[in-house]
Amino acid sequence: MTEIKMQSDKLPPKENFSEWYHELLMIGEIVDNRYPVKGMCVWFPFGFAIRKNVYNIIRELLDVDHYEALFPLMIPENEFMKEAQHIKGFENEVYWVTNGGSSPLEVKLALRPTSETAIYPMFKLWIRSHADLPLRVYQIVNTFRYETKHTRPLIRLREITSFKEAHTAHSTWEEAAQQVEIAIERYSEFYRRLAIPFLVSRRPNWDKFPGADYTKALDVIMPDGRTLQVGTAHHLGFTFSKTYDITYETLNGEQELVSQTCYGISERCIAALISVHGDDKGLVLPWEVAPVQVVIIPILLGNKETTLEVCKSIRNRLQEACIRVQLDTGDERPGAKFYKWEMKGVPIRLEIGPKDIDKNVVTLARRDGIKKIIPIGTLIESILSEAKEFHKAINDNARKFMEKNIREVASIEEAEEYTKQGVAIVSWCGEEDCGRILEDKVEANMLGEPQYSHFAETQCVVCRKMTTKRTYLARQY
RNA sequence: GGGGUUGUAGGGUAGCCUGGUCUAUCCUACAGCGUUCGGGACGCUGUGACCUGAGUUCGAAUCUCAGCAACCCCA
Repeated sequence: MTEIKMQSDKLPPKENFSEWYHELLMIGEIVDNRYPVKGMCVWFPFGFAIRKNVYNIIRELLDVDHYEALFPLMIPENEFMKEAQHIKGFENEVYWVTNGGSSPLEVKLALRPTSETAIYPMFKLWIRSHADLPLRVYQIVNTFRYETKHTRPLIRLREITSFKEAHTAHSTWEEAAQQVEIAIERYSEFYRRLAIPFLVSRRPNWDKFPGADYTKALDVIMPDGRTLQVGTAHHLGFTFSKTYDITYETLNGEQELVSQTCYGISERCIAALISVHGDDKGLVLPWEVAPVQVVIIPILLGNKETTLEVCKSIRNRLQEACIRVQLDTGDERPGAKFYKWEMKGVPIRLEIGPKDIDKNVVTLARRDGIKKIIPIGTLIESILSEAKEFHKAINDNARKFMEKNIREVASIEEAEEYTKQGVAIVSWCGEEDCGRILEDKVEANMLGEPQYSHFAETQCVVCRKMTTKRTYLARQY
């Protein structure tokens, strides 16, 4: 009893999701929300190390056929104001720089809420002929939105610190549509690498990106059953190329407008990572992104020097094998160290004491609770194979949770009931009027049509027209 | 957009209603020394706080107002 109490003093149970989330960000040293500006957080070094590993995966996936670039934070008012639909979507959330020192600026500067209007005037200069297409660039930057709703660390911020935005230009609308599919596939691969299961849907028209022809998005089901949008891909059609006059010369020597896409992922992916895998003991980090993959806890009984020597030589071997390893030689007792590193989500712990050394083994404990005795001779192989199994285990666990919290329902009433705990799938003819009614009556948001799955024909739950279409309904973050 | 709750050491709290004895409680953390170490050790010593501003008052952590910040619920 005492033990449970001591633990809960440090981290509330995960069922109490909101409290658990906020506490874990702090105790797990992800971000510090005490910075005295609303909606702006500080990354702790440990959180930043996770971020770095996670974003390296994005880089790896995009670098195949994208160029990483960097555009300025500030956008002049005249460029920003060119695209009417786009402005309408952001006008109430833009920060403006109006002064340089004490003198007012002749042209106000917007802090980018996203970078279309910074990038596309440059695209106009860069793109001359069909040989320049397709053009694919991305950048990882901070963006600013004056959120009036309640801000939440990593989820709803005024400074988004880690916005990965890709922008592409193509010679045809169809090729751009294909690029949207490629983007969704890259993002899917990204979330598979993080062992995070997700839903893909096509957003309803009233919820697409301002200026886009259509928007597809990835959502993750959070522990409280609400969904978090963790990636979007927009087909921009010709909206921006018309506004910014981005044309190319075709093979026939004619000038044509480019068709464009953009797609983005923010630090919400870290919020999902923490929320999906974490448990009552703290973080659970996938092997690939854990800043510390293996921690060695020496058990200092009897001949301490020998134990430490063995620990050090094992640490060196793991380092040589490119494993991110830490040997904890601190003064705490082993039990205290176990709890500490479990909080930090370290996938594999090695306990090494006199008994292990006598038998030429180590005790290996996985963050998901599996404990084994491993011969020192084949240690590296064992660790790598355990790492693989660990990834599979947390992935399966996350998938089970998602499947448990998503269900097809047959009526508005059932949808209303089910969205209190998870994601409902309902039949919807696709008409905006029905969609609005649906959102209104269910008191949840429509994520949109599930992609890459097929459904039997049935009646739209609102208008009773026959349809094979469905929509996800959920309470959204 | 609407409503609510809160702000006391690095973190979590008691005190606030009913102003004074608060030199502000306890847990944790941190620093030093010693004994310890196979699932949150112990002893001793030490460090550290009333969100900001204005007001009421002889006197404010405590009451009032404003600001800033955080959290929760509803749309």
